[in-house]
Amino acid sequence: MSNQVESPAEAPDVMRANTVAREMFDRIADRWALLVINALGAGTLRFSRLHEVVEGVSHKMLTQTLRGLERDGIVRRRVHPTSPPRVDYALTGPGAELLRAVTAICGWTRDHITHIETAREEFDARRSAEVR
Amino acid sequence: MSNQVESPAEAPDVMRANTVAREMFDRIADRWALLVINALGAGTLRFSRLHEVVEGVSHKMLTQTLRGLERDGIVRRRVHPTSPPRVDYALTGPGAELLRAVTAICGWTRDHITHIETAREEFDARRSAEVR
DNA sequence: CTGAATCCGCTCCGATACTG
DNA sequence: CAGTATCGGAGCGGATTCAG
Repeated sequence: MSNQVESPAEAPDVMRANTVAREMFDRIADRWALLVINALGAGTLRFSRLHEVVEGVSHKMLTQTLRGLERDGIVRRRVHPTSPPRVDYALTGPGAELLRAVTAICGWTRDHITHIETAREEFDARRSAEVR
Repeated sequence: MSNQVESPAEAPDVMRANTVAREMFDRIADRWALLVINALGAGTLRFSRLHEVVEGVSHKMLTQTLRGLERDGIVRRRVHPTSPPRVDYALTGPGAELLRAVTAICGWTRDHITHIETAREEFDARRSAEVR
């Protein structure tokens, strides 16, 4: 039976603070991390290619994000012993599962651009009407 | 109608910087925004209840996040003319669609805690072994 | 080409106080 | 109870430089 324990360390839920689940969630729930995962959904990509595909990401943040994702086993890094160095990145098995959810978010965003723009206009209009 | 293009050089979506899609994505791809959406998946919640459910969020960030989500038509805010004030929040139709993707991410996180912890240990061990 | 480290501006975020 | 405003510190994140 599952006894109601008050120790929050035992609840593997993202809603609880100071848990491993939340810590992982914080890494994933990041714009650059999500965009990198989304980009790798198209297949293996080199560092320089990723830098192009994920527009707006700086050299530093891309490296940092990739390290984090690699450390958590979401992305696999492969170094080719050539000169100049050639490194490519790909999603791991679990990473590919996560990709589906990420793709869904990106798709939702694309499909609701109009809805959101409309909602914003209404919201802003209502605001300026109230403030007066 | 997902058109698999061979060269992702031209990505007319969230991958492009300075677009409406990216702007929206940046708001959604935020830990507090995602956690709030996830929390509202259980149904309508009052402000104070949200504050409890989404552990770790500050009063200010919760308000700020809710305003953003409301403005983008993801969350609906309802004020009850009582005393003391009573305000509750719920997902809109589009918000409920987005919820599915968010739930998927939260679920993935729960299901892969062990995998990630293992990956981290291996990564860290490999690191300290290389550095020597 | 890839990556690590440094500097530093700037934004985020928490704490606090005040309003309705 | 819910929301807004302000302030100050902490950390994000960009530009740059150097190494392999």
